[in-house]
Amino acid sequence: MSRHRNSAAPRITDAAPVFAALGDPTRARLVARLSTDGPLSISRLSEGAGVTRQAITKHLHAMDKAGLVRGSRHGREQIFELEPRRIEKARRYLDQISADWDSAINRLRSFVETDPPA
Amino acid sequence: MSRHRNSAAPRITDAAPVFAALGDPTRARLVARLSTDGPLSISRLSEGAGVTRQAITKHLHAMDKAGLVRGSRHGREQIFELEPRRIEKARRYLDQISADWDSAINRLRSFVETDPPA
DNA sequence: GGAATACGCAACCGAGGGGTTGCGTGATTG
DNA sequence: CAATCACGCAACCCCTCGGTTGCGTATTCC
Repeated sequence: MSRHRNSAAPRITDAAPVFAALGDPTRARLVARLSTDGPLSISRLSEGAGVTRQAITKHLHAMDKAGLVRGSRHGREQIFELEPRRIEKARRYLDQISADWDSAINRLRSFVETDPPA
Repeated sequence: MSRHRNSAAPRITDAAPVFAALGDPTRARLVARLSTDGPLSISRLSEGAGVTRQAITKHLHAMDKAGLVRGSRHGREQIFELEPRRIEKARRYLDQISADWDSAINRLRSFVETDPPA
């Protein structure tokens, strides 16, 4: 198989958790917040979130586990920040999907063209 | 930066369903399949999926509702194909996140630099 | 030292989602 | 026309997930 290039062929399996993380509205809002405001503490992120601090905590830990976010202790508070590399990975996966789709359509088209109607 | 009036500022609200759709492993596999093999019927997609045709049907309808996929009848079978525009939209949303994150980090850095330690 | 802050842990709950089975129906084929 | 194929609909089950409440603990502030 001549698939030497594109060694970073994105696997669905490690992109899926990221998408799952982005799928929830609360988590999506958290990501948006972190992307525009920079690193923030849990209680800071909980302000005006509409849900409990525990809910936010759970989401943050889930996103941490998914690699979308990274937390670190500073004194008595824990600061969470975005992990842009994961987002980049997810983005490239979407690119791959689009590219595959294009070539699939092209193959289909040429097949139909060369297929004589009986 | 004068493409259009970039009213295409991606809203989380319409990108979230797409991510949610991609989040499930079964649906992710469906997307991968459709992207590499082109348009396929329900029963075709059900072959080797590991789950029932009904499950596949549900997923396809869900993804249709999310705009990720589009189905059309052909005789007695219904063919589903990818909707690359939605994927493109999701991709651009991830771009936006990255861009916002970068500027947020830059703002933070300059703030720290100009902030005298007490 | 004592109060307030920022957080972690655990139990619990209701809704929804993924999956299945069963059955009915229109389209195809021979 | 009969058999088969591809599909839709509906009911049901189970388990995860988002969210809450309650309580305990380390840290900071005065």
